[in-house]
Amino acid sequence: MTDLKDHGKLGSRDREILKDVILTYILSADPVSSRSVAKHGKLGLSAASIRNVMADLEDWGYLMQPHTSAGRVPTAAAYHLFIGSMMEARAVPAKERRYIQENLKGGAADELMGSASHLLSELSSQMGIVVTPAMGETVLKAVDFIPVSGRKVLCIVVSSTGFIDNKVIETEEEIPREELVRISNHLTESFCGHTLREIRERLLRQMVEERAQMDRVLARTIELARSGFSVGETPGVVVDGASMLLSKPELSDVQRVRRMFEAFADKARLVKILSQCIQGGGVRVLIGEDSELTSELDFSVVATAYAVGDRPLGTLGILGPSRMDYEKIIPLVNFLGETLSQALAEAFSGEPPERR
Amino acid sequence: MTDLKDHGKLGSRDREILKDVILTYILSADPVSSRSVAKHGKLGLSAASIRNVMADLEDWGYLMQPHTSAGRVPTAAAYHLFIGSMMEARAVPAKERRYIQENLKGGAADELMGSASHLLSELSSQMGIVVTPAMGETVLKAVDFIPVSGRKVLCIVVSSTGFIDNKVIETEEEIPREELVRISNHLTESFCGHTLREIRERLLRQMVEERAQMDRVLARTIELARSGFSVGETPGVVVDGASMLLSKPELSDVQRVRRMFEAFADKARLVKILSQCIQGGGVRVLIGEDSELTSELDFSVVATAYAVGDRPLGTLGILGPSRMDYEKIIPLVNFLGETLSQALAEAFSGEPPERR
DNA sequence: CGTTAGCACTCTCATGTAGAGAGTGCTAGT
DNA sequence: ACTAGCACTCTCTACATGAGAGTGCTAACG
Repeated sequence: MTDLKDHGKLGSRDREILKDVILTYILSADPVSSRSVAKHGKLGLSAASIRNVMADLEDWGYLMQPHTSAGRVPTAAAYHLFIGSMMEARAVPAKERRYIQENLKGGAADELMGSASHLLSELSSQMGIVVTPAMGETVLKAVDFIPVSGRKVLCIVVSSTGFIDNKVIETEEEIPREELVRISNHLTESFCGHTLREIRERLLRQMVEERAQMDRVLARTIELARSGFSVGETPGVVVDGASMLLSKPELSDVQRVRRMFEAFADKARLVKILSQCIQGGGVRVLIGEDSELTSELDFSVVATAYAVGDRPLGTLGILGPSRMDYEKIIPLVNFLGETLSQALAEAFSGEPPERR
Repeated sequence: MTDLKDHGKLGSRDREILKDVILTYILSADPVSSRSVAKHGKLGLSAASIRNVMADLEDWGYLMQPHTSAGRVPTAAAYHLFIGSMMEARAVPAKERRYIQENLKGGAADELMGSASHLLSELSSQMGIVVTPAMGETVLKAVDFIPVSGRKVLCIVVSSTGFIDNKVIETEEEIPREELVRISNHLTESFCGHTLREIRERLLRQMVEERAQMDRVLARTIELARSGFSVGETPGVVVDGASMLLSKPELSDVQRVRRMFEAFADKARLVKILSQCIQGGGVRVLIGEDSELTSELDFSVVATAYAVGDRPLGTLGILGPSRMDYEKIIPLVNFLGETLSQALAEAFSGEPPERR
């Protein structure tokens, strides 16, 4: 509707004032008035001048008023501009770095997910979210078959990054324990190092080709592998600190709280939103209009991918009111993404974990 | 403060009226007036008579008024009485039974926990909670060690009921894969069928006795076993449908919502509350004053234990406003407890799972 | 003696009004 | 180009008012 693109319109004074408004609003949560900018601002302008500029900024689409004679509030466009070219990121303080690294050391992969989610929430005072990898994309470390009863077999798949998934499968005939052990070892040795997706495809091909001349053991092996390697198609979500959001003034209305929680109940939706951030190295920020979840509620998502080597595994990030301290949170999410990637790599590929 | 014990004081008319008040309140959520009881009630009494009785009931401690000239609201004592001797439990309808059984069939143990929690929430419109067993109390089915890097070993413990826990342990020296496989098999065979707690104790004794003359392999075995079998000391909690509670009128205040969620963030507390229900066969109901969590918020817990054979594994139940439909919910929780127990037993001890 | 009708009393809740406060937009003056 | 001043608008709070709901009490009734 308005000429957002034309940033040339924004003089350095306009930018200064917009920045001031955003920073003040992030801090206070109330619409900010021309008076307060005039008083607090560095540039010695009067409220009236500020008002002119703010009226312009509103025309450009960077500010809006909840109603006449209220102060002004930044729009999503303003936040984008702020993040893109006015923000001064504050590096994560050494104390927090240490705290994060200590809490993200050692432990199994699923514990790491939980810790990361909790750290995100705790240090940002927002809700922390971690999307765990779909097993299909991970690299096989080992597979194990355990007889449970009759023809039922518990299949456990371990990825090279320490993720574990399991599944009960039912075989055509009962298979003795010793044979299951042999098959486990055999499959582990032959497929270790490939992604489950590759393995599934290869097995499928093999099955079609050799269907005729398969011997009994091979047939059993392939049957087990086929079923077992189909675990974990969909990624999981670990959420922490939802109660953090309840203290935000933007959630003082129970109706909004309810809508929010109903949105969260749909994990698949969260995954979809977060997964938009998996490509591209850095931190991505989705504000308001960018996604259906956040547009209704004026919420934003700051997220990044974590990876081992060049293989992206999942994403992690925080969700909170659009009015959030991006200067702190963006570096925080970035650092957590890096640290988690590193923790996963160190724990499961032999790097020395000691480093003080 | 008042003579709750003396139920003799309650004539059959008093009981009838109290019951009416409770049922009405459960339905409507507003304080119920003498008028509404007189109108709706079966006994052809006038409002004034009802008033007298209600005043008495208030003296006995079964009713209270939020303020003068509001209707009356049942107290925790009233609910207890209602549940103990006035309620007519409504059996779970056949349709719901089938729905539950279909959703609780097959699958791995952790999926069962999730499904049970979801079913509880969905069918009761309250929050569903399942406490998963502490691994220490479960019976070992198999153990597996998988090398991850250097001296790190991933240990996977499977219980006979299909629960899985895992842990990364660090050994004193690097152990080759083949030896880990041998040790896994050896430990599985020798300890299968005992609880982890027993195994830990036995290992400790053995270690002390034979410390001197242990050979290298045995030492390694015991080292691995000691660390590996110490997984899962604390039970986990699976919660579902927290957003159900947000639509209850008793949570129309954001402050209360916040307190509630903060209370839930402390999983240990939930476990403690639910665990009160593990002993004794049937369903237990904790109302208001019974626990710190619920007393602040006028919430109640309806819970029961699930078990395989005579070994109780964990508890499951629902949490919601004290004003809930006990006649429906108590049988529901009971049925879910039985069905979950059965599902766990069938899936992992060879019973025929087919039954239509 | 239990039951009921009537009535005064209390408390809540919704509504309406008034005034204060905050913030803006506009205009005229510097 | 900036600023001071002023009228205007809108929200928020406090306060008063009245309706409605429900009780407790008392006196009358079968």
